Amino acid sequence: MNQKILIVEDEPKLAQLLADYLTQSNFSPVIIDNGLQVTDWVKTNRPALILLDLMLPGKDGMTLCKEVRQFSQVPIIMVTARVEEIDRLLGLELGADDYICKPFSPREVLARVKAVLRRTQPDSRASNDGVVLDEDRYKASINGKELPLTAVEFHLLKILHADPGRIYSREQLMNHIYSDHRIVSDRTIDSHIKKLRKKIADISPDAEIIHSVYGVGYKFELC
Amino acid sequence: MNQKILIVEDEPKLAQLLADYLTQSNFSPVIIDNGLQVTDWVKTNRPALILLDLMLPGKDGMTLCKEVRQFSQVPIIMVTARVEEIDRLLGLELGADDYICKPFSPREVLARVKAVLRRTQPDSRASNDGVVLDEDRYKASINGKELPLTAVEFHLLKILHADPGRIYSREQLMNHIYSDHRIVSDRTIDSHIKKLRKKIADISPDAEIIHSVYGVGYKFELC
DNA sequence: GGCAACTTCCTCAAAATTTACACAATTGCG
DNA sequence: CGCAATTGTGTAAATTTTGAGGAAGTTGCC
Repeated sequence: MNQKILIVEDEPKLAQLLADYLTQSNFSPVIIDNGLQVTDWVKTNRPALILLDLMLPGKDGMTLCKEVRQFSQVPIIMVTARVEEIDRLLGLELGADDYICKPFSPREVLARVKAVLRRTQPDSRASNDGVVLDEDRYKASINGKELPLTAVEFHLLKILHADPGRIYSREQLMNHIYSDHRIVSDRTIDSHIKKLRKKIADISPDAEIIHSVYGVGYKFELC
Repeated sequence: MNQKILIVEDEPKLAQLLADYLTQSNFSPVIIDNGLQVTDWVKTNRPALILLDLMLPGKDGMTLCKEVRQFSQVPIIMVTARVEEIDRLLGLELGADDYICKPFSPREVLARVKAVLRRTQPDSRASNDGVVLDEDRYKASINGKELPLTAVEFHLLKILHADPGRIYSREQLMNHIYSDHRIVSDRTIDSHIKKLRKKIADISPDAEIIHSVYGVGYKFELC
């Protein structure tokens, strides 16, 4: 195993207890004790799961959950002090994957962590990147938010998204988009990429999904 | 009635029992016994409601629920064997409209299905778009007002209306209209669309029902 | 045959999108 | 750091696509 688990918890003893339990089960826990560093850390470190306390100094768990969901589908388990809280959270549709009430036994937490990972990992990245493309409707969405695209933009995103991480040269992209082997300038692709990025940024500012690779081309990738 | 209900359930006897009960109440149930085909099927067949088992081969119900919610608001009832509260909460959080615990009486299921449909249909425009097509008589109407159409126009409207939101290319429309693979100019389709729009505007000036999608084709959609 | 309704096509203008271009910003590398 | 290559961006031109008004061709019917 040895998957990274981020524990966001300001009570040091509790955090350490959780971390110890997770370590015993061959996870690699990391503790952050305030809300401010979370999103940045998640972006660079891509944990397999986040245990997120609701009450935090800096930024509260709800805000964080929403923020993280802007750019990532990483499983999140929310930790709350009171049972009543859960109903309220459910209503808000924050996108958390599970909820745990304090006081909890570390054993229980471990069970939940494993359950959530089991649930989310089998088919994770492939279709769980938050990007949905409906070819019949030419409708695209990111994390449920609608992304209005023109035909070329839709095709571009479709190609890149079909194989995340794979880098396509501008020429390859053009060949995929135009069945006739029309030749257009490389800047043209850049231009479409620009518009695509702009539209994505408009609805989901933190989702950096389309990356350029110097001297090679473009790729789709979370983070 | 005769609305399509999708049953996603891997236990054949149980699935058949549900299907029988639904049929008796004039629904049209369809059974899928594994998670992998679900999203595709839903996209093409647009059922009125989904009964979704939590435990499935292929993909589990929760993942499916999330996936379907990415592109559709179709009512979903989650069926679970585990009574524990947490599963219910999870199911609800994912955007399910109701949940049922096994073992259940088919009568109970039927009641839930009807209740959910009652709740969700008033504002589901699938059947509430005011468009009525009588194929036997080639008679069409919008909001009760008669719409006199020629054969080609009627076919066009029928195709587009059958799957609101889906975009059809001119070629697809031609192929649907002409069983012989006659080739007519793209402008021909435009011409029929123009006339269809005019006739619709004549009886219902505010109904912008047929939309063109630049570079792709035409679609039917309210608003 | 002649009429009326329908279908198909044509042309031109308007609308939307795509492409190009020039220049700015960034990156890789010594 | 500084240079060369590559990528990003604002803007405007070029192209493609669509809409509207017929005209011409078909079909069915009296």
